[in-house]
Amino acid sequence: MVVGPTFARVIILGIIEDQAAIRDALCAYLDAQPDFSCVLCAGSHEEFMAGLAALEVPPTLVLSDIGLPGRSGIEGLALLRQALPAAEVLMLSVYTDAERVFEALRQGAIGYLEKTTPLPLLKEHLLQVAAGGSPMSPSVARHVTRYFAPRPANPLASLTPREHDIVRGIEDGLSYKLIADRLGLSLDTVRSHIRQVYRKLQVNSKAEIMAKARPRPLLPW
Amino acid sequence: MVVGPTFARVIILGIIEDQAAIRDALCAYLDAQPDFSCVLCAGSHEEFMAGLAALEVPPTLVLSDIGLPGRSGIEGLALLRQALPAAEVLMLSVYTDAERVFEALRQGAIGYLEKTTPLPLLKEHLLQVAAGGSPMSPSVARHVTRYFAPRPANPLASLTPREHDIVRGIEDGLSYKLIADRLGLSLDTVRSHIRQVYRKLQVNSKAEIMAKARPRPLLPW
DNA sequence: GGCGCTATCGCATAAAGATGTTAGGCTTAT
DNA sequence: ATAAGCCTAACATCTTTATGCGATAGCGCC
Repeated sequence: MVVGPTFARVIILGIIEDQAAIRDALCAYLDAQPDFSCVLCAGSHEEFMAGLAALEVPPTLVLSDIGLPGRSGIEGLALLRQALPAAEVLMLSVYTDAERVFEALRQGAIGYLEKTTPLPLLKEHLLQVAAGGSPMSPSVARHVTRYFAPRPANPLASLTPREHDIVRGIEDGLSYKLIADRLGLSLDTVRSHIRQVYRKLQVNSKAEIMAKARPRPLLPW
Repeated sequence: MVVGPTFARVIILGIIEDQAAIRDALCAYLDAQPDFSCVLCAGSHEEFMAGLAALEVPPTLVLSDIGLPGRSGIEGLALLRQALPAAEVLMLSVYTDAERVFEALRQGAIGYLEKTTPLPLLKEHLLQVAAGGSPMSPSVARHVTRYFAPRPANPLASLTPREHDIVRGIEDGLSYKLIADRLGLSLDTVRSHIRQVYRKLQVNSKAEIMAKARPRPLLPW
């Protein structure tokens, strides 16, 4: 018995793409592959959603453009994932700006590829999704690395280890008392450190620390 | 005159990899490419740092393993980026766990590839770095998509619009007074809403709200 | 119309947090 | 060895939060 990445069942594909030429090319190419079966190709999100009802087997992987007429690929993503909770959605777009990339990821896209991706490579990417991966064009991934990369001059760098402990406690939502307990300090010592932290970071409340620590993430709340 | 992605100068490479066989293979293969010049191949981070001084041209791109003897690739990343601010560092690892991936990205890695990446593909990835991309193996990128994907059932869903306004204010690090000003409410009204929010979310402090709203990101601050 | 829910506001009190000042012991660098 | 920085701690004071108990008013709903 051979152990390895195998795809017992074909991947049921759905495609949303407004440009007929591209849509047809995608459909034709992928459907011709032994690993894929394209069951629904639509020119708009609305059309795709409408077409879902008639299917006996729902797609397990949807390839969606972003720049669509009517409801955009991103706007429709939430609805799509609601209608097909088990399916993964891979975005395919000419746009690779940070705004759209993050919005798509927030809405649960499993990956984000440039539209210029050659068909054979796209096929590989789709297989990788099935294998538990998240394909992402390098230019798209760059936004991600920037997001995580340390701010050039981060003010927290000047904090001592102990001060970091205190900040960590604050970020965990603990009271001074609990921080003191956790670190085995007196309440006044915690106060003392916190004062120092406030001076260094130019703030004057726990809430500001937390807000400053992570400058308003792009998350939907 | 042709417009297109051209690489006028070769990419100056540095490599840190403890397994001699792999290190030599990388070095040999890449150095043989017209686009690359490998100027420093080291078996440990310490060795690499020491070797930097003797170079007349510093690397512009460093390929670093993570599982190194002595200082790990991640521990050394900060030092490396300090010593070579202009260089990009691409991590190459057998480990693709979320912990290490995020830590590497936080420390400023420009990309993260699996060690199993075939050499020709690796070469492509390196070129993509030079072209402004961030190569990332699909299995690595999966962690990223998970990070951004919406929490399945978020308790904040039950909050009324007004209550959301209040929570937003809290997350911005504002005091009750400032929230009241921002929303044009009285201080007592803000208190009132906050009480309601606390009941719904089962917390009893601003700090807990903030800690709960974003369940401790993996960021170091 | 009455019921539930939201949004608004007030008062009061106790707990938690913010801020100033001071200070001893310890390590590290000059 | 002198200075600098860190960790610890105490006391005092004032501000902000947390929480209980009301109250009025609008809105949709059956």
